[in-house]
Parts: sequence; C-alpha cells; structure tokens
Amino acid sequence: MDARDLATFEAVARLGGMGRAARELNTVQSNVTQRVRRLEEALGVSLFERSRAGARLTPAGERLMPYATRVDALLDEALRAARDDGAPRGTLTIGSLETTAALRLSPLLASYVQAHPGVDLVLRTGTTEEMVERVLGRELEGAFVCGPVAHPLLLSKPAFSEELALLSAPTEATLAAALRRPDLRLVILRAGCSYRQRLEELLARRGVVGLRRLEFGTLEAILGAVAAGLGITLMPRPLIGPTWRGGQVRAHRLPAAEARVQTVFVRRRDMLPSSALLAFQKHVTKGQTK
Amino acid sequence: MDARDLATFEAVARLGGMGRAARELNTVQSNVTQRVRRLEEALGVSLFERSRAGARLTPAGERLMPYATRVDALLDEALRAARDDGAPRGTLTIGSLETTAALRLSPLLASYVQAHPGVDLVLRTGTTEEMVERVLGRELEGAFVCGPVAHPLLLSKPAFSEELALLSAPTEATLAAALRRPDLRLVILRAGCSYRQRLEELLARRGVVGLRRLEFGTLEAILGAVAAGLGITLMPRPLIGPTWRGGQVRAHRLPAAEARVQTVFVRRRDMLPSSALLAFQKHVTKGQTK
DNA sequence: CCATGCCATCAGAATATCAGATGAGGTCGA
DNA sequence: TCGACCTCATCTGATATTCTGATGGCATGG
Repeated sequence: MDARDLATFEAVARLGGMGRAARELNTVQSNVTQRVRRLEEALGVSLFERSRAGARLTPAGERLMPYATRVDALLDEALRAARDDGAPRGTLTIGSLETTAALRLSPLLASYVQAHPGVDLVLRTGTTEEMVERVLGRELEGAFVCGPVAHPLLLSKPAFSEELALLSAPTEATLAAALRRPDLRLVILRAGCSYRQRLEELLARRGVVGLRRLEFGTLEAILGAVAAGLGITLMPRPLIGPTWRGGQVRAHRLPAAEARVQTVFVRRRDMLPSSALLAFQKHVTKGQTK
Repeated sequence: MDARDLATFEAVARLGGMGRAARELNTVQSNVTQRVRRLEEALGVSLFERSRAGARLTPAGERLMPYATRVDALLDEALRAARDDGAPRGTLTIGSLETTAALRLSPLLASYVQAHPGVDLVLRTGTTEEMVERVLGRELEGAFVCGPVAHPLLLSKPAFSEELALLSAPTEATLAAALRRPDLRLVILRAGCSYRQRLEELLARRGVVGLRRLEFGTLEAILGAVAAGLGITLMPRPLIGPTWRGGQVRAHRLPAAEARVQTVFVRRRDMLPSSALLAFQKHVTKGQTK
C-alpha cells in the first residue's frame, strides 16, 4: 500500500470528488482515478461510491480514512525526527494571542533568535479558538492561548499569569463612574477575542448588558480609542504600563477573582516537539524567572 | 517519503547490511542502495555509516528507525481495518499453551470454525515466553498464556482459572510418598514450559531440589512417562480426568495457594483486534459460562 | 595473493506514472 | 428538447522511475 495513494484517497474523501482532489494535488483527474482504483484493488474493497455528484465514502472507506491521516502525520513526524539532531534548527511556527505577544513574547523573541540563529521563527497571532484550531490542524507547533484549555488531543501547560484591568479614558475616576457613561461601548480587538466574553460577563455581573462594540485590529488602535473616550476594554494591566504611563488611559483594578487569567501554552499531544520548540519553551521559562 | 523506502531502510538497519536486506526483500543490492540513498536525500541526513562490514545506523538513522516500524505497522493495520467489515473473515492466528489448548480450547475450536466458516483459524502452541514474543512481533494476534503477564505493550485479560495437580504413578499413595522416591525426576513438556518453574518452586518449598529432568514433546508422552513411574509432573487437574480415569496416573491435590493458576489472553495494546478475534473471544467467554 | 564479502555506480530493459483527449452518464438551464 | 457543464472511467503515448545484472573499489581472511 503506497502512502501517496493513501494521501490521494484522503484528499478525494475530504473534498468529495476526484476532480477536486486532482486540483488540490496539482495533477489531473485521470491520475487520481487510477490511484484510487489501485488502492481499492490492493485492499480488495471498494472505497468510494461514484456518482455524478462526486465520490462518497463507502463503509470501508470510512474505516480507512482515519488511517490515511494518521499515516500522513506519522510520516511527517518521521521526517522531522530524522532531521532533528537536538540542535534547534529549521522553522518554528507558533501562535499567540495578540496581547501575550505584545506583553510577554516580544522581549523574548529577539533573544531567542539570537541564541538560536539556525531557527526561522514564525509567530502568528489570533484568538484562542483560531490558535487551537491551527494547532489541531498542525499548522502551528504550539500556541499561547487564554486558559484553561481542556481538549483530549492537546497538552496544556501554564505559561503566564496575567492581571487584567478594565481600561477607560483617564477622565473616569473610578470603575463605577466609567460604567455609568450612557454611550458606553466595548472596544475589542477582533470578533473572537478571548477577553471579550470575559469582559461581557464581568459587566453583566454589574448589571451592564447589551453594549455596542467597536472592533479594531491593533492594540494601539484600541488603546487610542479608549483614550479618546470611545469606550472601555479589558487588557493585561502591565501592558499599558510603559507605553501609556503618560496617563492617556486609566486602568481600573478588578477583584482578584475576576482579574486573574492564565495564559497557557498548548500543543498537540501526539506531535513530538521539535528541538527548536523545546528550546523556545526553555527560553520562556528562563525569561519568566528572571 | 515513500513507505517502501522506509521498509527497505528498516530491513537494512535490522540486518546490518544492504546485501542482506536485498536478499530478504527479494531484490538486488543495487536497488536497496538506491532506495536508501533516495531516502537520505529526501531527509537531508545520512542514515548509515557504510563500511566493508556492512551498514550501521547513524544517530539520525537511530531516530528514524522507530518510525519505520511504526509506519509499517500502521499501514498493515489500515489494510486490515479497511478489509474488516465486522464479519469475521480471513485468517485468525492465535497462540496457546499446549495444556490450555488441550483442556479448554479444543472443544471451542470446532464450534468456532463452524459458526464462522469464513475464518481460517491457525493455532500455534508453545511456552508463555514464546507466545508473548510472537504476540509482540505481531506473528500472533493474541495468545493464551500463563498469567500474570505485565508488559507495557500488552493487554492482558483473564481467560481461565486452572487447578494444578502434581501427577505421579498410581503406585504412590500420597504426595509425600511420591516425593520420597530416590530416583525422582521431573517430566516436562519442553524447555521453557510455564509449569516447570512453578513445579520446581513447589518442590523447593518441600526441600526437594536439584532433580533430573525428562523432556517430552507431547502431553500424551508425559502422562505415559508418569504412569510408567519415570517421574512426576505438574498439570491442570481436569486434564487427566476423562482420558486417564483408568487410574494410570494419580493426581495429588495441592494447597489452594499453590494450585491456582490464571490463564490469560494477551494481545498487543496498539493492535486493533480483527472481527475474527473479537468473535473468538466472545466464543470463549460464552463457552466458559456454559 | 586470490577468494570473498561489502557497497557504489552504471546502462539498458521493464514498469509505473503522467498529462491530455475522449466517452459515458447525468444535471441544469434556456 | 437541446446543449452546456458537471461528474468519473478509459485510453494513449510521452516521460520518469524502478528494476536487474554487470562492473569496480576496497578491505578482510585464508
């Protein structure tokens, strides 16, 4: 049984058609047909029900499908294991929340790439859901996300503990005052942002619901908007320390129970970490204790 | 990365030479050389240190080796999963202790193959160590062996509980009398027999050590030897019930603590059981309760 | 110092894979 | 109803890969 046949099978099953699979695999449809037929002959079972609409998996195909993906993943892991001699090298692709990247990671990244010049570091940012999705899809080796994360396929390890603060324009002296504004809006980073739900829950406990939202793509824009009195936001408190100490926004402390949030590092349980990743994690731990 | 290249690599590593691997793979040496070279090029690392003596694994080869076997096993499992539609079919190869086969299995085998005519049943007998070895090597889907078995790769499930008895010639009225014979010998089935060590321990507790051994290949020969007064043996008590009730051997009961032995069914934890095996296990369970 | 065993390399034959054209069958819309 | 447009199957010839068997280098051991 050829691994490439299996990969072809997988693409056909996933895309629901041989022609579509051919396009994805950069080949022609006749080729895909041949590979599938060969696989079917080798196994002695029919894998697809062909129809005008495309190809649908037979029960035998359903049974084979998980193996197709597992073989693919295993071959990929074998490749990396053979290449990885323990010295960090190659491309390390990790994900992070925007805020974590800004607050915790940025000072570490420079020293990491300096310590390991053989590594090409790729950092992608996004929401917790996006990051988890990409880690599961093996697009990322791991990611810093808003904890806790409980997923059977993921390994989750506490990385940072943040104190969140509610930010408002500096004209609002207290949290209560900030919430009394009639035109109060939530200023959030993006649709699925981890802190948005938390902020809404927090406000709901104080009787504030149904607020309008403002969505900005960068932290700077958000802080600018808050400074201008457009609304409030929730953010790690240290983040506004250096840049915004001029007093352009005001950070209102929250009760400890609401303020604490764990940033965890997640990675696939079944994916062996590259040496580059191990070195990165060590780097993060070292930076923490310093 | 081609799975066949990986299999070739595995054979070379295991046999320590390309020529030898070529012989095992039914091909010629130049071909093996080419496949290994291609694999090395694809990975970008050297996998073997070549010398006049053969080929030895480099560190990268060492890292790749476990994946070669895993990919092979996974492909094999994929094959069986796709073919196995839940109806017992194909070849079921299991192992058993000689005594278990004679005592417990033989009545079950006929009814099993009758109930599942699509299955070719292969039963191999041997010692516990041999069976465990073969299960680990995937030569057997599972085996009935002398418990307990604790191995991280094996799943072990109690199957039968036997009462062992010490057998002697019928002229010996008691166990103590049987042990007093000056020319006492142990009659055992084969070198690694599970019951041999147990018998020696049992005798040692009674102060009898250093006995000579007689080794016979079949149960009938052993019972015959015991009947003829050549020595003693240890065996499940029910085994001598029907055939030897004529009184040609005498079964001496043992204290419960020494007599009880669990026969367990073991199989590889990471190997999905075929439908034929599942049906067989169900058959055994049913036969037990009857 | 020749026989033997090891691996690397090469060349030609056998085989597999590829792209593209075509055909069969159906759906959809004019 | 017809034709455009899907689907997958099949065929063909060009291309690429894989196989075999022969050769050569090199070290070891009789």
